[in-house]
Order: sequence, then C-alpha cells, then structure tokens
Amino acid sequence: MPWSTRQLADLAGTTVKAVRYYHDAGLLDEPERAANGYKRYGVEHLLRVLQIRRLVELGMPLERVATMERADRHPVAAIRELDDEIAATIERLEGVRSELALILRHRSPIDLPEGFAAAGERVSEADRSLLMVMSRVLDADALAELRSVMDRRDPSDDEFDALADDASDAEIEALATRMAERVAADAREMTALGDLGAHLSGRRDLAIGAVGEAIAHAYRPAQLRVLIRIGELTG
Amino acid sequence: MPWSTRQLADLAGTTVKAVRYYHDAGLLDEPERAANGYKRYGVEHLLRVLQIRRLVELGMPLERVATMERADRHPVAAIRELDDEIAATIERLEGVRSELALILRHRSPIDLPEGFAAAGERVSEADRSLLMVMSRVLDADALAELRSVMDRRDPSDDEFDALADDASDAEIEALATRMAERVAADAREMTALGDLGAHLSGRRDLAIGAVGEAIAHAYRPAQLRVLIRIGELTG
DNA sequence: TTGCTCCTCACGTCACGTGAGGTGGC
DNA sequence: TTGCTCCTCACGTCACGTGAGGTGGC
Repeated sequence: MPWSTRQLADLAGTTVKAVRYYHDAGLLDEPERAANGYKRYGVEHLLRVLQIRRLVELGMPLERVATMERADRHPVAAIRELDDEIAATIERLEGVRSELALILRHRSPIDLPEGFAAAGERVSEADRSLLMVMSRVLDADALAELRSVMDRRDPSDDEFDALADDASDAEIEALATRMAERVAADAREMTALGDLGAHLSGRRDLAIGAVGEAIAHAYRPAQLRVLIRIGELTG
Repeated sequence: MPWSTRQLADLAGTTVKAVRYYHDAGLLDEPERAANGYKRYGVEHLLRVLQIRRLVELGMPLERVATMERADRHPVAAIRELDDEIAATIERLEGVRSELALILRHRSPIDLPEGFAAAGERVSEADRSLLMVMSRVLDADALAELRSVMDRRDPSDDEFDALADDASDAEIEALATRMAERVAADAREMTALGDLGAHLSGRRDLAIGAVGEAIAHAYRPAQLRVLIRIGELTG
C-alpha cells in the first residue's frame, strides 16, 4: 500500500518538510493523490528521496543534484569536484584550528590580528588596536618585520606604556632619547618598516590616514609627544 | 577626517553591506552623520569591525560575537567551544572524503548506500535499489552481514540477473534449487539476516512493508517466482 | 467529541548580496 | 550635465523549520 508523506519521510530518514521542499525544488515528482487529497507515495519516490539524501550527505548542493543526469550512475567529474571542495574546506578549517591553538597556547587576546598570537600577553591594549589596523594596511613584507619587532621587548617600552599624562618636557625628552636609538637601529634593519610608504596595501591615501588616526586614538597625549620627538630625533 | 561606509569597509576588508548588516544586528554602533545624512565613521568603528571580522573568520557566529563580553579579551571557554565545533566538522568531512575515495576507487555508483561502495560494479541495478531501502530499514548487525554477503558472488547470481521474463517452470525450479542451497548455508551463518524480523530499525510495520515493496519493484515476475520458490525450499 | 494526521500558505533562519529608486558632490 | 557615491527599503539566497489555519479519519 502507498505511503503518506510522514511515512515516506520516516523511511528515508528525513523530515516531512524536506520531502515537500524536494517537490517545490523540482527534484521529486509529485505522487498521485487519494480522494481526500492526501499524497500516496510508492517505492520509486522512496528510492529517489534516498538518492537525494545520499548526495546531500556527501555534501552536494541540491541544485547540482537536480542537474545531475539520472542516467549517469558514476559521475566521476562531479565526485572529484565535490572532493576538491571538501578538501579546500578542511584545509581552511585546519588553518583556523592552528590559529585557535596558538591563541590558547600564548594566552593572547582575540583582538590581535592573524599571525600575531605569539606576541601574546606582552602587547598593551593600545598596541593591539594599532596592530589590528596595521595588519589591514601593510603589505606582507612589512607585516613580517612587524612581527619580529613585536618579539623584541625593551624596558623603555614599559616606561612608555606607563608614561604619566602630565609628564614634564624633560621626562619626555629623556624617554624619547632612550627609545630613539633602538628605533633607529630597528629602522636600519627593517627596510620595509623603514619605508612604510612603499609597503602599504589597498588604497594608499586611506591607508596612511588610517594609521595616523589609529596612532592618535591608541596613545595618550604625553605618549604622542614622545613619538613625535622620536620622529624628530631619528629624522 | 571621518570615513564613509565604503571607506570603512575597504579599510576593514569587507563590504558596505556587511557593515550595514552589523548595524542592523546591533553589533556596531551607528556613527554620527554629516549634514547630508552620510555616515561618518571613526577609528573606534574600524576597530570594532576588525574585531567582528576576526571572530567571524575564526568561525564564530555573529550571535555569539554579540553576546561576548567586550571586556573579556581572552574568552578561553568560547575559543575551546569553537575549536570543538570545528574539530567535529572536520571529522565529518574527513568521513565524507573517505567515502568519496571508496566510490572512486571501486568505481561504484553513487546510489549505493554508505559502506557498500566496495561491492562496486558487481551490483545490479535491482540490487542497488534494494540495498538502498535495506540500509534504511535494517539494524547495524544485519547490515554488516549484508555487506559480507554482497562480497560473495556466485555464477547462479548471473543466471538470476539474466533470467528471461518467459522462463519456463522447469527453468525456474532448476535455478531456485541451485540457489536455495547457498541461501540456506548463508542463513545458518548469518544469524541476523536469518532472523530479519528481530533486526529491523525504525518502525517495524513500515520497515517490513517497505522491504516487500522494494523487492516487488526491483525484480521482474520471473525472478520473483524464483525468490518465492527459494523461500519454500529453504522453509 | 478528542486527538492525531494531512493539506497549503506564509514567514523565519543566517550573513549578507542584489537590485530599485532617489539624492548629493564635483 | 555626467558619472560616481551615498542613502534606505525590499527582496533573494539555501535547505529547510516553524507556526497558522483549515480539513479528514477513527
């Protein structure tokens, strides 16, 4: 005897709504109806639904299921295509997992850009927001140098982080002088960071402005004075 | 100077529509507007969008991004949860890939149920549709036995597949006799298949009916006569 | 009559994409 | 004036899920 929609769905291991959706999508022929309008499904419908479910479980989108020749029992190309897509997805997810692992291992905050997790806890909040912007605005070479710079931590960095808002000119001058030497040394070694203008990605005008805004937003006035003074000292 | 929606989107590496969606979803504060109604974004908006994008790229759904404490810079639990979900997804996809590999290796048709790819090319179309239904209706024990039965192929199976529609009673009797012996032997060894009634999954009434319908659909009248005769011979 | 099933709309989901129609800036 | 940008709806996507409102069967 014929099956109702619910029975068909149960037999096929799916839902009533899915079966109706396959009708709407033109994947499954409508069966004949009983006098009261109830649908009456037969084995051919069950087989079709099982075939659809199989392909769906193998990750095939319904649209591709629809266009697949029913005659073609062994569509090698379609299967390889599916496999390639799945392989790519897995690769992406593996990448995400290794990033998550880095974040956990270094106990680094989540709002550090990709690849900077190793810098971990040492990074101040101001530096974090700056890094986020930088990571969007610099090219790969400059970012690589930025990563290695982040690994060098100097006592003067702590002084800079802790600089009082009402620091005197003398304090600022002293700190800037101590930091300028290292900044100059870094700049000689880090050629990309030393010539940032040539290592911007995306729209140059936007990029330059964004870095400026980010710096102004990240640091307090006293710190900005130090940065300006360092700029003057290192020419 | 403030940024337009497009500029913000470009800086954050996303689209204008995504930014607007984050407003709608309550993830991103609306900035102040210029006299003409244009939005004017600042660094704080850029940082927020970058943070959202980072989490999204790590696979976090926006709803979870929304409920995450902005103060919590290192949400270990949330990260582990994400990782677990991704790990489960990868595992599922690996499973699908190994199935696809089996299908390709054995050049088996796609409308064979999971785990039967090894039976490959040898399976007739009738058997394929029967297997599809069986795989939904039998329990794990019975399915395992069914798999090993499928690996045994006897010359009489070819005769059965090729049986003429107008086969004489004598031909049918002869074939049934030849096949009955092996069927009886299989039934002694395969205890689950020998007692199918005890190894149905899902709703028993539906399951039994479905197997009957599937058999009636899969085989031609002459073949059905052979099957009935085998049933009588093996008691 | 009660509880269960069937039917057909219609709308919701998720994270946006795609026009539609109108305005502002240079 | 032209071409480009901005704005706000409104609807589309994908594979269904969730009611809503009405009917049939026992």
